[in-house]
Amino acid sequence: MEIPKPTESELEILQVLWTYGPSPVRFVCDKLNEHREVGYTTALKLMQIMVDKGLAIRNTDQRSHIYEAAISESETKTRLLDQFVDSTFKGSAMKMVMQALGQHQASKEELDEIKALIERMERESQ
Amino acid sequence: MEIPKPTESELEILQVLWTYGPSPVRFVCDKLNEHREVGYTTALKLMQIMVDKGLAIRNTDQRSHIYEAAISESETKTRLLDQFVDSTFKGSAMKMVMQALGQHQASKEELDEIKALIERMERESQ
DNA sequence: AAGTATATACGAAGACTTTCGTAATTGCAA
DNA sequence: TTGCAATTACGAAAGTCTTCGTATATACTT
Repeated sequence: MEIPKPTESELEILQVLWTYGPSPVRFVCDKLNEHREVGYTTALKLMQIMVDKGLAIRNTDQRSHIYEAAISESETKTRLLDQFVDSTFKGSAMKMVMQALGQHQASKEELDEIKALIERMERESQ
Repeated sequence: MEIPKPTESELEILQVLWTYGPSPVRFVCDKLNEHREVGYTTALKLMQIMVDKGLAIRNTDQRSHIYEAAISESETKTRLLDQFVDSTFKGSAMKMVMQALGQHQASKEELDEIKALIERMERESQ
């Protein structure tokens, strides 16, 4: 069986693991609680399920088990982005980019960065 | 929250209603079946639930009820995009744009369009 | 009028997600 | 050692989403 798409809660946990590296439940739970209230056993259960699903791996050498993301950040975000573009923008990533650019504030630096990327793409497509 | 976020199935139905306008269940069901198998009563039930949730409205004058999207396409996509950016890219729309540009093929026309949009934004931000 | 096709109404099953209570286990400290 | 704090294990409840079977109602056809 393939590794399933992470749920909303699982994605929150993955973000913590991606950002801070392998961590015990207590740490992840504390990080989650910076944004919303999550009980300790709730976080524990979610992380145990993530191991079952293949979304995380854990080291049980210590009493406090250490959990680590089992799927890569960039590949996962690529996949989620693909699915989101398919379902919401009927597969047109450019339509989505246009909408994102239109509705979000961007700094001059960011805009320059995107322009540079576009120009690089144009050169490569020749 | 007033009107809830549409589910995956509900979004599929909304796409049909946005594209083709007010439609009976039979028509929507046929459109869904161009992409995946969906039973008639399944589509019916989903659309009835959408009316309950305020995602759609229906006209019951005729025997075949006519369903219509109750939420606007652009506002809904804006909202879904916001939530997706928050959950997957921690609120950085620009990071997502960069990733989308990097991973998807774009035609020269599309890239030009995006460049024009960026230049317009740069002018406006001065 | 009778029978057939099509539509709606409704309930419930099954899968999935999230949450939490409780028991069992382990480490530490008085 | 005894008791307390922290951890894991586990089951189950509650909510949601999707699917479908069946009953009922309505129109059409012959």
